[in-house]
Amino acid sequence: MNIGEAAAASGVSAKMIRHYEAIGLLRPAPRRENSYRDYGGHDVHELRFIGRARKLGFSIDEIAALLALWRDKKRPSREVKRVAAAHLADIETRIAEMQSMAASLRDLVGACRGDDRAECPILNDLEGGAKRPDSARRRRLM
Amino acid sequence: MNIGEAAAASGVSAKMIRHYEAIGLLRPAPRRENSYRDYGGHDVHELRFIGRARKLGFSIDEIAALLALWRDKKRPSREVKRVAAAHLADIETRIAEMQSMAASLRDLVGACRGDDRAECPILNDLEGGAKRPDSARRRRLM
DNA sequence: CTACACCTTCCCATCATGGGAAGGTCAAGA
DNA sequence: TCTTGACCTTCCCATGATGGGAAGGTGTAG
Repeated sequence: MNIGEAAAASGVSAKMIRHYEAIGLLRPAPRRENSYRDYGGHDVHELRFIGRARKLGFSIDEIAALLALWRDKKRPSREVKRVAAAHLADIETRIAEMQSMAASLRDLVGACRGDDRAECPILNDLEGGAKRPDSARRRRLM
Repeated sequence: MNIGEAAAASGVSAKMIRHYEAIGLLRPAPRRENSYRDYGGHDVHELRFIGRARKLGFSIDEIAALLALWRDKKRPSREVKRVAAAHLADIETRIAEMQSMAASLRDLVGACRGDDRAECPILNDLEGGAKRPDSARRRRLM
């Protein structure tokens, strides 16, 4: 099948399929006489694997490792678990960082009246680096 | 002061200061006779503002908007709040997405024994797109 | 025969950041 | 004074994953 059909069948865009081939994640697809890439059911299967791993946030490098393990029928599940656990830890770290940002932002947004006046704790914080975000300034906010 | 000192004083790298100038986030710094950029306390103040906004995850475009509002002493706080709230919503969306990924990963990692055997629910899931991740397959795991 | 949809390769853009080269400048020490 | 090392300058390239789009070839249906 053509790349467009493989893309539709796998959920991975044709653009990305070519890209994955270019960076060596996928073996170069065989070509027809017209130089069109030719895919089979096996390739679609592999592309689905990749697409699903991407949805789980695995990087290309991680996916390359997972693909190799997937192809190796005798791999120890330990290897797979290690890759996945490392990725999970990574995501959890990033979630924690973003939650910290979100918490600060929520405080600031909550403290800002958002009306016609210029007074704005958000800018005050950005400016000064959070000098006592409450009390003192929050004496009834005039 | 030189760009290096401004960088040290603001926590924004010299590389980034030049970049911010190049993309128009900062007004071009005045130059000395030797063509070195020359910064003052005001610039450091502005750089700190930018650095802090970056730590809160604001994009360059958002920071440009915030800087403009910051400079405008008569801005309505509504404008600032709108930018911050939109950014917060964006972060919250991304957190939710990552939490969804993390939850799936935790399930998979938890279901994988991680030993010498090849059996691995993680690969099974990536392969098939989560065909009943438990029951059936989880009959005591042999 | 003519559209039109598809394929090919190649280049560019994103976003924020850093690495590094090639070359100019300055200050301190021998 | 000369050297050395730490600065500064600009310019190009890389990241990671994805998409846009151009220029040109191919296949198919009307």
